Amino acid sequence: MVRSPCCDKMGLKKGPWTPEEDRILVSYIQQHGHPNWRALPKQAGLLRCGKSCRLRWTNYLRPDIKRGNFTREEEETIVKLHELLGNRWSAIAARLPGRTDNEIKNVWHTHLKKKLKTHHHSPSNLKPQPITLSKALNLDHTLHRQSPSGFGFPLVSPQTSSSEFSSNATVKDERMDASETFAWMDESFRLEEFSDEKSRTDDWLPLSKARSCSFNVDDGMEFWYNLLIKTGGPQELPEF
DNA sequence: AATAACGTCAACCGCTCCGCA
DNA sequence: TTGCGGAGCGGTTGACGTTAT
Repeated sequence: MVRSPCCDKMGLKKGPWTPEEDRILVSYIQQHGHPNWRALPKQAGLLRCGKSCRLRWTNYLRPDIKRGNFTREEEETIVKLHELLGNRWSAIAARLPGRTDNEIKNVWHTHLKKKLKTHHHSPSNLKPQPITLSKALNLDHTLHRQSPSGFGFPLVSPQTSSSEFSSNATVKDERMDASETFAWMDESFRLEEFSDEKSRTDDWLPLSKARSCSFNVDDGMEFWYNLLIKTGGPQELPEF
């Protein structure tokens, strides 16, 4: 694939943004939005590449960015989500309103990793462990007894591949066998209860079918996270 | 006071993903 | 089905600030 020339080869500016550049970018986006990042700097009159503009906007200039130090609750959330998702910073950021993936990544590397290191001396605790979903979330049989109703499974076609876990994956295999993972669930569970705005009912798979198919782990993690939020989970998870 | 060591974080790089023709 | 281009992601860098010696 032919790559587009990088900024310096095009005579574009790199490095820290000036207040004037910030002002121009913000002003332009407020008026026109950002339908095309590549075209934006030229149209706005900035000597920057689109990539740089997008980064500056999403990580610093966006009006909904939350400033200031991370709260204890936010840090705990990051730690828990990192256990679940690994280095998927954008996915973690999506759970922390006003925080950017870059910010979270920095906080993780500068603060949280060290904190965890001091609390867990075993090297095996320093990075995400290969998991089974049930093990990772410490789910047990009491959960479904407490639940008044049931739930289905996120439906993913068998041919769907999961490339999301190609690096820094927290799972050993890209696919997991649902019959093993969900062995503790019984047939009484109904389909709809755990569908939410992100998971339409028709995206959910009846338990009987789920038991005999594999599913995309990435979607599975999303499912498990939603499940934990809704049930309260075996651990103290943050509410969103 | 000087400077070395360390910490922080904004920004860049290179890769993959995804939509479209 | 394939190739292209734009967008987004995670890893890394380097400038700058702070602390320790």
